[in-house]
Amino acid sequence: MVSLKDIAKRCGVSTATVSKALNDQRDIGEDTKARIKQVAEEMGYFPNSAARALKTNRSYNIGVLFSEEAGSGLTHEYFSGVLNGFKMQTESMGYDLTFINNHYSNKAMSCYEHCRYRNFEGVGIVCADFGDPGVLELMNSEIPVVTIDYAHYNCTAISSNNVKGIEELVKYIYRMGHRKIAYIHGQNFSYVTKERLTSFYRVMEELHLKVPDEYIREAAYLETEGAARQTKELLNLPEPPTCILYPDDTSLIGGKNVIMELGLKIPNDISVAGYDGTRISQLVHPELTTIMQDTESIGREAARRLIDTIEKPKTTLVERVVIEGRLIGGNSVNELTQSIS
Amino acid sequence: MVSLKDIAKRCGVSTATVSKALNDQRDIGEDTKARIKQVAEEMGYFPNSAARALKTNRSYNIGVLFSEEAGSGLTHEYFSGVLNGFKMQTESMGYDLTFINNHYSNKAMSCYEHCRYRNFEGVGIVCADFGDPGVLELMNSEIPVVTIDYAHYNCTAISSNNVKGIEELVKYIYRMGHRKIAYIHGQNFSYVTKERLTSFYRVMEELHLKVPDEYIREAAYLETEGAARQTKELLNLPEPPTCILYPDDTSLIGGKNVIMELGLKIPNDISVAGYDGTRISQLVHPELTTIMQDTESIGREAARRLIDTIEKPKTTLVERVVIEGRLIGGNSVNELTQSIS
DNA sequence: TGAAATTACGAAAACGATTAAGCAACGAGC
DNA sequence: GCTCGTTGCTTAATCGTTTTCGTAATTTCA
Repeated sequence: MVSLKDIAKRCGVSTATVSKALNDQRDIGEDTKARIKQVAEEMGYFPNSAARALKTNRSYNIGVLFSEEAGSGLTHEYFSGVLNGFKMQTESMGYDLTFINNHYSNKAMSCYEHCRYRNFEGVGIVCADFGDPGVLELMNSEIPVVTIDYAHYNCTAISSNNVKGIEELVKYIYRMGHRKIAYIHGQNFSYVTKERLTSFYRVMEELHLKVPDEYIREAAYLETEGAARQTKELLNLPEPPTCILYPDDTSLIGGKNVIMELGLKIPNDISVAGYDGTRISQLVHPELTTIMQDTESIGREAARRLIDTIEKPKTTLVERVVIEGRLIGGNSVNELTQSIS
Repeated sequence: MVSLKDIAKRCGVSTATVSKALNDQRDIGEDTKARIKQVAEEMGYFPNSAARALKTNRSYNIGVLFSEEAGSGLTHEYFSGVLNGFKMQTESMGYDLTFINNHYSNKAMSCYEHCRYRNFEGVGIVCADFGDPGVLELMNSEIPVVTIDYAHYNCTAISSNNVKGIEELVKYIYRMGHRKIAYIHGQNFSYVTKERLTSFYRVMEELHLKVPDEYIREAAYLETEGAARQTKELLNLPEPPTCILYPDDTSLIGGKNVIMELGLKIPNDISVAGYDGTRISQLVHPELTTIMQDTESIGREAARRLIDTIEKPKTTLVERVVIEGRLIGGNSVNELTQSIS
């Protein structure tokens, strides 16, 4: 591979001069600089990131944590959308993206160790088990970290506006005439679930609507079984809801299947709403009423903040950043003419 | 950061000795080795990949090309599934995975230049525009490359068994009594399309079935518009097909919507079959008849072959590897009692 | 016992870049 | 003419490893 030395030899100067010329430093004559650049171009020179990182202590490499143990995240549109935004932004800002892993030849290594090993300048945690001590160690470390959908005192956190999302969704359903609204929420341990559920209770109170305990149920995100079971139970209640909110668009499918098996029609007999605004949610019939999460912006903003923290550590705050979602009306919530208040 | 030097000082030996001890070389006493390892552990030592890469010329880093220009691939289940398998395999074999990009600070750089810059030992091309000269340059280079769903003389190629997939699908549909089978295939420029279409013609011939030209149509992969339009035209033919094959599960949705708008029922009035076996395809009603592609295995096998090429270049062949898919019966193809042969 | 072989370590160079410090040449200012 | 400040370049050290070679100490063997 062509190195500074080769260019230096060809130009009859020292490697220092070549380095300065290519990095546009001022300590160099205009004509020499031009000549060196020309030769470097001709010889197809590109710097060696390892050598540069070693000397400058800057790798221009960012680690991204994407654990599959947390349920095959990469193949789920929400997470892959965030990753995509994250990737595009880091790349456009001159950084590369490497997956964090904990295999080191045949031994195991912690996430933190891996980050040190690879000299990551920062880390984005897109999809991980936040109960994992290794993840905690990473968040507590001196390495700049941004988290997605999780808040830790030491890290900038990006999430979509779950509070407003639920609020808009519920108010939309209310305007459509619904008063008996059930909510199948995601797993309780999740940060996101807590936000959404709290927002749900709050807006229901604001609307002076009752929330019977049996209307609030739990089912796993991105999975159909639980949603199906809970849907069945909801429909068998003495006073079933007229509309059901699901943890996300995918789990909604579980409920939809049950509803169809029972011979009921969406939205005529029962209304449903999802969350996420996945591609497929707008392709099925009826189109889902849902909150479109701006995954790309979430990823982009995470990257932007992370790189700010890396490049301007003194002036960058650790914050909670919220990205707005957008209500998609769809056709899965029926307009009730006679509203029972 | 704790370096070899620190350990050497603490142990009263030279850095050379420490290096040898930690790398389990034989040129070292058992007791010294043990002591050094112990101290290294205590001090939380981990090697610096940049220094090591610089010296050994081995980065244990693999580049993965995942262009978004090729239609937001990362968020599509097929590609993200492949990436996931690729990631898991490379990681378990002690390599890291970095996305290839062509931004270098403010300038542009080719894929190949980026690979040299980062010292990638090999490259997996998961999702790219193979017409791009930069991609071609990379495939023609001395860097080991595996391609997914594309064959180039210089690279090992992994793809799913499209020939057999189509064969199984068509024969299944035939056994269900269908004789008028239309095929909306993906874009013509694609390698995959060519394989599938050829296989389609071949198996139809084998079954002594006619393939009217108007039964063969083109629509984009992973997109609903084209499939919808073609479906409409197919259904308006004087002699419409009884079953339609789609490029993939997602584009099938486009067709499905048209079918429903026309008041037809799947599979009673018209049968449909997809390709891919996406998660959603098994969650919708009716469950789709499709070919489940083993994306994880495709990714894993690609990684395995790539690392073979890296570690044993002399004995590893450039080959075309084919991963078997699996027919999913589903319920979107109706059993015809009276078959019109 | 003495020579040869083996063992266990250290010294030093090297990978490819960056950068502080030094220095020669030159023009300006007095 | 002497000093001083610039300009433009070189020298050399350095980042954290690995690896070759040298060598002292110890063991083996005749």
